[in-house]
Amino acid sequence: MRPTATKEKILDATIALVSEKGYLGATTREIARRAGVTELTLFRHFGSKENLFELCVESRSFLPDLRELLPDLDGLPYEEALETLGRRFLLSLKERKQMVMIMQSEMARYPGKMRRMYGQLMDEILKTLATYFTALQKKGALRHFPAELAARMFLGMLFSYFRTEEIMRGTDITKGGRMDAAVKGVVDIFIHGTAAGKNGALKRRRT
Amino acid sequence: MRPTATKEKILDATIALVSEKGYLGATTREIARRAGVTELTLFRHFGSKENLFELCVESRSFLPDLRELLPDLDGLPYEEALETLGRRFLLSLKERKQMVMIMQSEMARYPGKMRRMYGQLMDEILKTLATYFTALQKKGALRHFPAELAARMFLGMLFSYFRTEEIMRGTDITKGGRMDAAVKGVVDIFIHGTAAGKNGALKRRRT
DNA sequence: TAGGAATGTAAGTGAGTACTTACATTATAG
DNA sequence: CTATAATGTAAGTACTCACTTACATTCCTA
Repeated sequence: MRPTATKEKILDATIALVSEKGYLGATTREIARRAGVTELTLFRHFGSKENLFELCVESRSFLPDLRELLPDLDGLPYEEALETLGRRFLLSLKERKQMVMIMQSEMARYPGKMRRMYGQLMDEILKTLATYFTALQKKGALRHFPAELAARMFLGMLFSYFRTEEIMRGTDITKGGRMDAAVKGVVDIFIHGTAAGKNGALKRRRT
Repeated sequence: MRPTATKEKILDATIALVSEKGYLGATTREIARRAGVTELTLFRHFGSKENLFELCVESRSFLPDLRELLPDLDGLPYEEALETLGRRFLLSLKERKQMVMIMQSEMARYPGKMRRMYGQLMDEILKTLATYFTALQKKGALRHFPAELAARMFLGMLFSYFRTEEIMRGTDITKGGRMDAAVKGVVDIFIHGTAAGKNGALKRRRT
């Protein structure tokens, strides 16, 4: 009977149902039912469906720990750093899968809110990653490429992989080593490219 | 007063409105109004909203010319082929922007239909691209990497770029040479990777 | 010019929605 | 033990939506 616990249950039910059926498809009746609560209780706590959704988006937004994805990467070798980052990024997306789905499906209806969420999700980590690239470029460890575009490519590939597998196909990427294999493959191509080395043979082989 | 013309107008209005407001948000009243037609006419032609949406999805699906994206690439050098393919892919996405948006936002509500569309959009071109990679690998022109994953990476990066720019940020990628620059950058990294060459300096520079 | 098909006007039906009101019940804190 | 805050039950309001019915109008064709 603690109000905060009740609110939490309602917010959980909201994010789940909206990600399944969209904002208009998720009725207050069913949200309340799934939260194990009366519809009236929902309105007593949040006043309106619109307000409930706003609070839901804000309380479940992406800020918290995404900016902590890049901290201890400086010590690692390049390839290992990218693999670690890639895995963390995918796991972070998976944890917020419902919000990612809401973001995609409600983009048309709430452009402002969703753009803000997208910014929180991607922009900061993007800039940090670009800075990381630039630093390595200055050391001569990396070629000269547009760092920001490369960061977008790297995260974009992983995001696209996540979308295809988790959202479109409904497979669990954490099972059966799928994710690790995908991350390794992505990082390998991202680092070494696809063209055969100029000096004759292949630069590298995989099993 | 030709029925086919009326149907077309209604289908156009449907795809536009649904991509703006989602399936539930697009009312038959407004669809009819935007088509310059009475609501009754809409129902006389399509019977139900659900049926209208189905026909809309089917008539506007992706099949037509996407499989013709890969035809004349065999003669071109690798880099040029990828750039051409990338540009065509982005332009094709842009032509079908409304359907892409519908596909994303109605994924939760119509998984079957949207998965089918997604398959039509991506799978075939994906496999063809993977085959292209495999052929070049056999010739020794490319390294040994998982061809299918690489194809997904390449298209995924471009798709992600499209999503960010056209859908999230609302910018027109065809203006100001944005698209060409992005494709060149993507292709460059995809081909050559980001690591500096083992033999000392950079393998390649850009202006 | 007559006839039939496509469309329009107007009014309405039934179901579902967000949200409300009035009152009863429970649980916890002082 | 009592007062208060949180929740429940039940009924209902005002609205919108997909969809229908009955009848009038327009336009192309034969």
